[in-house]
Amino acid sequence: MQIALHDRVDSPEPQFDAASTPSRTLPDAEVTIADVARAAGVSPTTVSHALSGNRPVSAATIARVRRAADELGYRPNPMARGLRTRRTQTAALVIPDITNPFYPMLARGLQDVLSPAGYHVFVCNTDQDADLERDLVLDLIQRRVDGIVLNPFGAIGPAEVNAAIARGIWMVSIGPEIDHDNVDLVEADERAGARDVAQHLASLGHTRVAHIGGTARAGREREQGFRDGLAEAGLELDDTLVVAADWTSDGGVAAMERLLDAPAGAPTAVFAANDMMAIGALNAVTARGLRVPEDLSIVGFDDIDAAAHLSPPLTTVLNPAYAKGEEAGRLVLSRLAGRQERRRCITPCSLVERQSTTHRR
Amino acid sequence: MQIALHDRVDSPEPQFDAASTPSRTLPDAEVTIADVARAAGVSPTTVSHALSGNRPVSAATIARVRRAADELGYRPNPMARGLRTRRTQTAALVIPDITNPFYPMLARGLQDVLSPAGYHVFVCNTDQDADLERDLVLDLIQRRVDGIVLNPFGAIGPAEVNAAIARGIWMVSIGPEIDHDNVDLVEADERAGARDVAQHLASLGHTRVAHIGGTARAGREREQGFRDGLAEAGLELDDTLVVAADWTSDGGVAAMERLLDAPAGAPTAVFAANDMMAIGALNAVTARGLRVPEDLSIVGFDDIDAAAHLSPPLTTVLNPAYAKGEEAGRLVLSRLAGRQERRRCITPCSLVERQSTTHRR
DNA sequence: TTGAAAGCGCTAACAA
DNA sequence: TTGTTAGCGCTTTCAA
Repeated sequence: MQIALHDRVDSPEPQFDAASTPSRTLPDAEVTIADVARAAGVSPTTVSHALSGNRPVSAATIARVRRAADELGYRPNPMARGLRTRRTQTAALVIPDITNPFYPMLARGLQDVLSPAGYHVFVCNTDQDADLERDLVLDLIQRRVDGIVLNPFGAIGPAEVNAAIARGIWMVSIGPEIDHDNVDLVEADERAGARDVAQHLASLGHTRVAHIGGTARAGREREQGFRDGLAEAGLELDDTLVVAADWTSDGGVAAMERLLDAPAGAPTAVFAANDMMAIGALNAVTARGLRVPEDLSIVGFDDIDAAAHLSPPLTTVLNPAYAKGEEAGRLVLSRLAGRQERRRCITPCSLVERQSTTHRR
Repeated sequence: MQIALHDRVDSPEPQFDAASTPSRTLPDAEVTIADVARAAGVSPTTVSHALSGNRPVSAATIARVRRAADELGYRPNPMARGLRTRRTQTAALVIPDITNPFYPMLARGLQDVLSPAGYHVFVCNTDQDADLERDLVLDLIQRRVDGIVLNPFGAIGPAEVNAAIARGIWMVSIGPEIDHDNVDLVEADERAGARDVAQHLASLGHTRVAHIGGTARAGREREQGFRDGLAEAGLELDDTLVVAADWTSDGGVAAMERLLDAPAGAPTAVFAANDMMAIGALNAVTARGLRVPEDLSIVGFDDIDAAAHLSPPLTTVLNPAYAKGEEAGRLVLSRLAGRQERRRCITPCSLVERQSTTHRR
């Protein structure tokens, strides 16, 4: 392979030698379907069909076309093709922030499904900014990506979805935030996971518990599940101990500091709506010279890789990012393959007990 | 404590067209430049120029065109435009694996520079597979992305670069692996960082030190710097204590296990070529009931966010991922703006001492 | 089984 | 200052 790589001379005006170029290289000059047609002695139409299989072509012609295309190093220009077919063989992943480790895992699952199918994926960050999210989605629609997988923060409504659908662009929502006949859903049973957290904390004897919640709709399930679980244990969530943060560790720090300074006294256990905020909370607590879990128990949500390696290892809820990404990819592909009916896929969430929680002292 | 807390470029508002403000909604039906021309009572050419500013248009006409475009919700079709202009307003980031936290940070830096300039970015994983890397790059060239930022693992040579350059596609290499007049470089002074590691370990009294190295060319600088530093301290790296791994935590586990079983006895300190492998090494060591740093000191490289939160917090070398991504983005943009001369940007690396290293017992 | 011709929506060369 | 015309490279009628 190295040989194939370096056997060409760099020249200012690179000359392309058809016969010596394997199909896996790219010629330095442009090769169009017309060039292939000429070389194979057929029309461009036939080249197109011979290569795509879109209509019957004689075996002999196919062979000739294939050889010519191979020798010339022909690759169809995706822009020209896209202009005709209105498909780009691309998809987009729209998420709050790729530096939150939950999302790279999800991205990887998505890519591992879409990549073999010939789709490249744009990754776009919204930073939970609804305006940005909306602009992004509109831009992606305009760019005619074939699918949009998004973790919505409330900016996408029927208007945006319809604009997408009208152009044959399929959307998958990570989470239940978008309710639309044409939008598939990939969810985790977050409510159940959060309920487990509540029961776990209750079973450890905690009664004064707090919640660091997400902003907007996105954290509703987790908060509701937490409330449900507490209720089942005969506890109630004190509203003064519910503080919103922005899903980042900085947000977690700020929220935790408010909780530590709560007029009625600090809680003995805190459930953060994601691991990043839990990490922030952890830092805020230790920065005050308090210990986790001895002085305060902390629970996160997501089970990012780092959670197991924190000090102390974080009790959290497993939210299967990779599997969700894969599932989202499959949903996009099956829509593109013609599926009509909406699909909703729910993955389970399970509590992962580690050392950041303990009995109330 | 900061996690994912880095300065971000402000206003990631995507720009669609330099001179026009697109309406914030998207009509359900297709709107073309001809529709706008009709509505404004001018030719499509004039619409194009009124919106792009590519040639003088009277103020009155511009106003009329803008209004018509706004009212109709016109947005240029990027495929049609790209077919003519041979530009796609896209870039690609080709990396080993987005789930290694070093890369999301780099991706974010890149996106925060490219996004405001109107570029979307594809993220592609190679898993250090040279064939895949090459296929990916060729595909991206064929897709006519405007720029490719890659963390090369040896598959890209002059042939690929020339194919890109011939199409006006600019490449930036993260690391020194590609040496080509038209490829800009973003590097860290890894050799210096690794030298500091060696000196740090030597100063702690370690003499029997090991190295978990990367495969292929990518880890050479780190290994060489480590050797240099040891030499300066009058030490030598025992080749039986140098083991290659694949840059993942699993790779680190496997490598560490081999080192613990070394015939001549386990080392007292290990330098892993990245933090992921260091985390694996940490796990392998503790799984054997040994303690870090009491029984064995471990050093990583990169300083991913999690490094500070490990137990024990990891001594490592700061490798400024976000800044590198930003710089790569700037290099792409300035090339697209016409820069001719090659640029090479070297960021410093500095040792971050934490608790995973201590005096030899 | 194949080809000619039209056209996707845009921009750029050439005219006026 | 503006318009006409000609493609960019492909796929898809329509016709043979």
